[in-house]
Amino acid sequence: MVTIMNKVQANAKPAGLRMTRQRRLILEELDAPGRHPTADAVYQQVRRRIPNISLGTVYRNLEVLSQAGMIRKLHIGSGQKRYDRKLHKHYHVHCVQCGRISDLPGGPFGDLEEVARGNSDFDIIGYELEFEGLCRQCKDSSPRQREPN
Amino acid sequence: MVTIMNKVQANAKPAGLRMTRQRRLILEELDAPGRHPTADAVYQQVRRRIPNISLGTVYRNLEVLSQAGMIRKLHIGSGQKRYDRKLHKHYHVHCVQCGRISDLPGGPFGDLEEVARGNSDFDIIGYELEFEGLCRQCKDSSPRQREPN
DNA sequence: GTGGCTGCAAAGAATTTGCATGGGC
DNA sequence: GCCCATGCAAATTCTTTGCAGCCAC
Repeated sequence: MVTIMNKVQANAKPAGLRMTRQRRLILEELDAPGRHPTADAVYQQVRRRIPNISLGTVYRNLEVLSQAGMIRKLHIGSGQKRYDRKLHKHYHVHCVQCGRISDLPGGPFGDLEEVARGNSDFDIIGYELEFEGLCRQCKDSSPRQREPN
Repeated sequence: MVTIMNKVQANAKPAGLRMTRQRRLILEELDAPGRHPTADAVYQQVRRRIPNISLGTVYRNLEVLSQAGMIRKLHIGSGQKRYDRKLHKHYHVHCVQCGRISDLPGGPFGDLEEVARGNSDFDIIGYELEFEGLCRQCKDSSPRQREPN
């Protein structure tokens, strides 16, 4: 496993990362706004362009890119991990019924990290904030099909 | 004396749950403040008192109790799920180095849910807020061993 | 008594890893 | 050419589930 130190220091310049075709397409897949695909969803998509890409490669890249600070790994809900492009601060709403995940615009919450710093002796690096609830479709009527992405 | 256990049993009955020895000990395990054990950690502990309890039982109970709203299932960091007793609002700090999880006192953040309601058409039920950082030991010196609990 | 619970074991889902080969820089 | 990255497949890790007997209520 890559160490955390890498994650901490490597923020902007991905040192020593090669831009392979696989890696580029994986990144492209995460560029579409509002998407928070699972590793398998990324795999299925990229496979349409590189039919013999392996799931292991996808996992390895998602990990490496996440360590390099280029993407973010999300731990939302009980299922698989999800990934999104780390562009600007925003948070997520998660429908507990259908699993859909939506973005909420960047926080009107003041600086959460600052407050956390004042309350612990941890070196605060960041945070994950996820709301849970029912999306419009699920609360209005019959539950929607589970949304894979 | 009036123990937490009494409250536990009182709470369990309305939910239509039977208070088995296994379930009681699992709940006791989560009563210790500041703990956020994984399913396996709970299993290891309870096993000292019920040597032949099965891991499946632990998982089933954690799920049932979580559904009943008596405990909370956490999705922190990359590893296993963790569980804590749902007593009052508080947040967690997660050391990305050693994995330790600490509580932060209840929020000085205002009503996060209210703000989220104003920003989406979801029915907001709740939220999970976790900070990430380095704990004192990890930032001061050599990384600590990964903390299983 | 009965329906929920349990232990056991096997299955399942998600993710990681070893190894030989391939390709970016 | 060096060495990171890949494909493939097996291995791990974590969690769920089927089933027959058991026990709380």
